[in-house]
Order: sequence, then C-alpha cells, then structure tokens
Amino acid sequence: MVLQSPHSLQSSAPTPANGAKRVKIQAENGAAPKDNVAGQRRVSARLQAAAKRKAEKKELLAKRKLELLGEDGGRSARKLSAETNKVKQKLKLQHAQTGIQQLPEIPFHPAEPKVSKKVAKMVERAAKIAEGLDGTTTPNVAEKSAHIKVKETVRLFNKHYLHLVQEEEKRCRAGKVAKKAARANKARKGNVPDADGKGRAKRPDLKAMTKMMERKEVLYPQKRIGNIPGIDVGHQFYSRAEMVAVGFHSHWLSGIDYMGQSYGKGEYKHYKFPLAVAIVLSGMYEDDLDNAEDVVYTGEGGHALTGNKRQIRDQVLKRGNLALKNCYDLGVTIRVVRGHECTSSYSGKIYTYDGLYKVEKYWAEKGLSGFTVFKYRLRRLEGQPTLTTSQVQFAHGRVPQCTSEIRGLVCEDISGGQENVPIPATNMVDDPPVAPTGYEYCKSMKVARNIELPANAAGCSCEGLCWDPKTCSCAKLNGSDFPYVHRDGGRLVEAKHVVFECGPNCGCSPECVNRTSQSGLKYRLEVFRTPKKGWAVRSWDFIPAGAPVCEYIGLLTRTEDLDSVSENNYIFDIDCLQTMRGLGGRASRQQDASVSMIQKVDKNDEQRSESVPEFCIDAASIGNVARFINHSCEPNLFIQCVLSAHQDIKLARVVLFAADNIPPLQELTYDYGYALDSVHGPDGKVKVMLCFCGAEGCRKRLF
DNA sequence: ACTCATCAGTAGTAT
DNA sequence: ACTACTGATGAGTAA
Repeated sequence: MVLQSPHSLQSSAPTPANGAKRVKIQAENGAAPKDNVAGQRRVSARLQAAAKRKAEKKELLAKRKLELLGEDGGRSARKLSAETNKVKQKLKLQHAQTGIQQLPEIPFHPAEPKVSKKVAKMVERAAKIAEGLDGTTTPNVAEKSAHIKVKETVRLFNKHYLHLVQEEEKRCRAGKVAKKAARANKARKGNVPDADGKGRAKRPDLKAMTKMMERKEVLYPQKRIGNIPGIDVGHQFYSRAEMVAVGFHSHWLSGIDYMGQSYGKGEYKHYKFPLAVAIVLSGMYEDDLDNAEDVVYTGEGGHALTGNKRQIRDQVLKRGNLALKNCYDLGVTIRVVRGHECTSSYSGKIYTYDGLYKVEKYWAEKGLSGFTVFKYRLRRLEGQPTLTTSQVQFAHGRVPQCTSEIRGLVCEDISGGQENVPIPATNMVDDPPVAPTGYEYCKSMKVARNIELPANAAGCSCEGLCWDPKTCSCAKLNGSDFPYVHRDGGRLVEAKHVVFECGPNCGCSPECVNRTSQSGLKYRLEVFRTPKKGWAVRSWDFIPAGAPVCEYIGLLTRTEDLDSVSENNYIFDIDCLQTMRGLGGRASRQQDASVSMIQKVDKNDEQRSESVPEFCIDAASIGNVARFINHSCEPNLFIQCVLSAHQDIKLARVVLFAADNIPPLQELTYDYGYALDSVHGPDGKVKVMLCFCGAEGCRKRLF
C-alpha cells in the first residue's frame, strides 16, 4: 500500500484546517507549484513502475554512497583508536615501571578518602583512559547508526519475546486441557500420570534474552564503562531482559552490573576489579525524584529472597559492593537506571537511563533489621541532559486526567462519541487556535456505491473463544497459528503479509483473540497541532509492540473513480503486495501457505502486480483518527492488511500496529511508502515534497 | 494487595 | 565443572 500520489496539486488550497497538513509544507518552502491539474495522476501504470524502479536504483546508489562515507568514517575512527592505543601503550610502559601492586584496603568510614600516592596515580590514569572510553565525545557518523542498531536490537528482542509468549500460551492451554482430562480420568479410574501439563508459564522475557545470546544478537556483548552508543539519557527500557539484550546491563536479576577479574587483562588493564559499570534503582526513589541528581544506593546481599524481603544477615564488601567501592576509589562513572512503577502501562514497570553518576562516598551502617548494609552516595555528573519530568511524566500518571487539565484543547472529542474513547484535539500552535475541520468523522468504513463488498469468508465453527489452532479454520489460514497472543489484550506476534481474522461468519464471540483488530480504539489518542507537520497523533497510554492502534478508515473507492481535479492527500491505496514487500515497520514479513497462493496468482499476472491497485481508501472528506497520523522515515507503527469478512485481498482492511513499545506522548507515525521521484506533476516533472519527520535516517523527502 | 516458585547468566572457586 | 548469588516476573491466592 502506498499513500497514493497526490492528485493534482491545485492552486485552490483546501481550507487550512482540513488538508493543510502537507499543503502548508509546500507553501512554506515556496515549492507549491501553481500547476493545474487533472489527468497527470496516472502517467500510466507502466511508466510509474518504471519510475519506481528508477527511484529504487537511485536510492540504492545513494545508499552505497552513504556506506562509502561510513567506511571512511570507520577508517578515521580506526586511526583515532590507533592513536589512543599508542597512549595506552605509553601508559602500560609507565605502569610496568611503577609496578602493579595490590592496593591497600580503605577503611569503612572514609570521611576523607585517604589515598596513597600509588592509588592516586592509578586514579589519574584510569580517569584519563576513561575519558577516552566514556563515549561522551560528540556523535559522529558511526554514532548515528548506533541509535538504529539499538532500535533494531530491541525490535528483535520483542519479536522473540512475542513468539515465545505465543509458544507459552499454547503450552499452558495444552497443559490445562491435559490436566482437565487427567482430572476427569482420575475421577473415573484414579491414578493417571500427569501429562506434560507444566501448568505454570515460563518467562518469555528470559527465554527471549537467552535466544538473543545464543544467536549472538546481543548488541554489546562486552561490558564497558560510561555511555553506550545509541542509548541517550532518558532512554526507556521495558524490562530488565531488554537491557540484557542490548548489553546495557547484563543481569536481569542483579542490581549491580560489574566487570569481573577477567576484564583485567585487556584494555582495562589499569583498573582495579571488580568494577561496577551500571546499576538499577528499583523504584525505591519514586517519590523523591527531585533528588534525582543525588542518590543513596544500598549495596547488594543479605536479603531474605523470599517472604518479607528484610535483611537477614550482614552485607559483605564483595562482588557488587566491592565493585562500587572500586568505582569510588578510581573515580569511575556508573550508568544509573531507574525503575518506575507505571500503572498506565501494560508492562507495569519501565526503566529509564538517567545518565552517568559518580560514587561520592560510601559507608557501612546498621540497617533497620540490625544488620550491616553498605550505602553509596551517588552524584550525577554535570553537563548531562537534565532529568526533565517529561521523560517520566507517565510514570506518575501525569498525562491529563480530565478535560480541564488538557492544555490547548480545541475539541473534546473529534469522534463525537463514536469511538470507545474520546479523542481530544489540542492546538498550541495557531493563534487563534483552530480545531480540525473540513471532514466528517466516521468510525467505520464507508463503501462507494459501485462497490459491493464480498462476504464470502467461510468462517470457523468454533464456539465461544477460538483457542485450538488445529481445529479453528481461521487459524489454519494463518499458518495453523493464531496471529495474536492474548497478552495485553491481543498483540500481533509478527507482521505478516495478510492476517486472517475471524469475521461475521465465524461461530466465535467478539472477544475472540482472532478479532483483535476489530475491537475499536483501546488507547487514549490525542490529535495535536504541530508547527511544521500540521496535525499529528499521539497516545496518552503506553502502547506495547504488536498492539493494534487503529484502522485506516475512509471512503472505500475504486481508484479510477477518484476525483482527479482536487488535491487529496488522504488516499490510501490498498495494495497488499506493497505491504508484503515490507514497507516500514519490520523488514521481512512472515509468509504462510495461504498467502503464497495469493502471491502466486499475482506473479502469474505480473502486469497487475505492477499496476495501480484497484481500490483505495479516501479519507479526505470522511475518515477516522488515522487520517491525522503523519509519515516518518523511522516510524513506530506499521501497516498490516487484515481480512475478516471476506477473502478478497484487493479489499483488505488496513490496520496500523505498534512496531515498538511506544511511550505515552510520543508521536505516532508510519511510513507512507512513497518511492522517491514517483510523483509527477502535469508537466511530467518529478514532484518533490520535503519530509519533516526529524528521524536520523530521514530521506528528507516524502516523495 | 500479597505471596511464592521459578527463572538463568555471571563471577569466582575448586578440580 | 560446579556453585553461590541475585531480585524481577507473573500466576495464584487471599481479602
């Protein structure tokens, strides 16, 4: 599916409140050509396809160019590292002369650290080296892709996770059924061996983590001191296992992550081990976040692991505790992650990276239960991005609680009560603030008169809720598995070419998992005005990866019937083949038997697959929230074709799903999927529209 | 709201 | 090779 080439770009601009979204951009660039009009939209399918191919070639070339550039960057980086190596060599030599010795223990109550000369020297050296390794240097070309690498790693983790959730849900169901059968048998016969019904669910997060390790997909398998490229202050993690998967903090359990003796051989020779690199504060300091720059951290150990979790013995200066002490001695910085209770989210807890901290002092004291505990006063390094509350706003439920709290409110509910959840609109940009107008809100698809929707889906004969993929005929269409997991009210395991949902001809109830995208809005969405991109959409709730956000609703029309005179930026071509090629969201889509059949048909008919799709959704004058969602070159939503009432892929429903875990108030975007240079004006010249998505890898042009 | 078993990698030690 | 250590997680239970 491609958001179709805007039909003519007519001089008569639409009402500012309506289509202003992209028209305005052009006006701002002075690029708005006063051309008219009609006819140029379809330059013939063939020509368009050729243009597309050309564009793709061009893109490839550009990519190569970039790669070359990147190589160059790599080279200079290598040069740099060679230089630092020289410095290190020098240091090593010096060190050989001084001789490395075991350092004297420092007493427990160092009001003023008594540091021997040797230690002082060591500290100095360590600090020097740390400066180079800190990664606090300005981002370069290599750094740029680091963010994307992190994103990809997290997506991979999520994918594994959802697959394993699916597996677990299946196993638990089987276990329950087996147990039931066993119980029934017991009632009749008595003693029956317990089937493999290990009723309890395993931990899919840990399993996903293990999988990442086995496949060597962990982004940073080596621990390092200081910042991690691609993870900025304020970065949010959604579980401990996710941090392990990127290599940010390598324990899913322990609070303190430290480098052990084995790190004392390589580049970190001049440090003292164990040495802490990262810690997690688990929500204990939730209430005194104003003290965020200054933390008192309790060491590890001595806890009663079960029950009341009180201290049951003295902590000792070993392992993590010793590692933190060594950080104090050497002045090594530590990454600090905070865990936040997060009631508004499905994940329950989120973790934010709050930056580098230094151990200012440490001491031992008698804790509440009368046992020795170690305490570490940590101070945040200066010059880091301030810990704005916006990053943790949602953790406090700081999203507006009632309409009077909403700033810039221009409309309480643009859906006028149609959706399950009101969709407010806000405008802090225009003066006077205007509300989105010029269209009619509609929750469900309108169908043009000359289209008759088929209703030929066979439907499954399940009763109540579909649960057995072996018997549910809808599940069979999806490759003998349900495309969704139950968790969090239904999440799509993986982007597929087509998802076959249960529909009106099925025997199951509306709560069936295989109707996940049919249950309407689940999240509190807000339409808000932006300075450059017109209207945009964001969520007040946390949206987990794979969750359905909304369907693209409008007037279902024959492409040929579109009014080619007036400008229209709200056309959505229903072109599953495009979707199948994997635009936006996830790179490759899972294919299953029934889809390959459809594809085969299309392959036989090359012409059709290259041509303009027969049907499209026009949301210009009638539509739902989806029409306000902007394009981004690095989107957090992806398009998924869904079939439920019928099986005509040309008339598939178009549903937007979360590609990532999306924190509240982050703008929702998807890839409109234009090929560059694919849009032509009436004069045959390539039309250009600039992109303001702001992503790192932004192509700078929408088309 | 509270309880509880489980989960799995890491560091360090013993062999 | 083996073991101690660690506390998040989600299902189950009780209230």
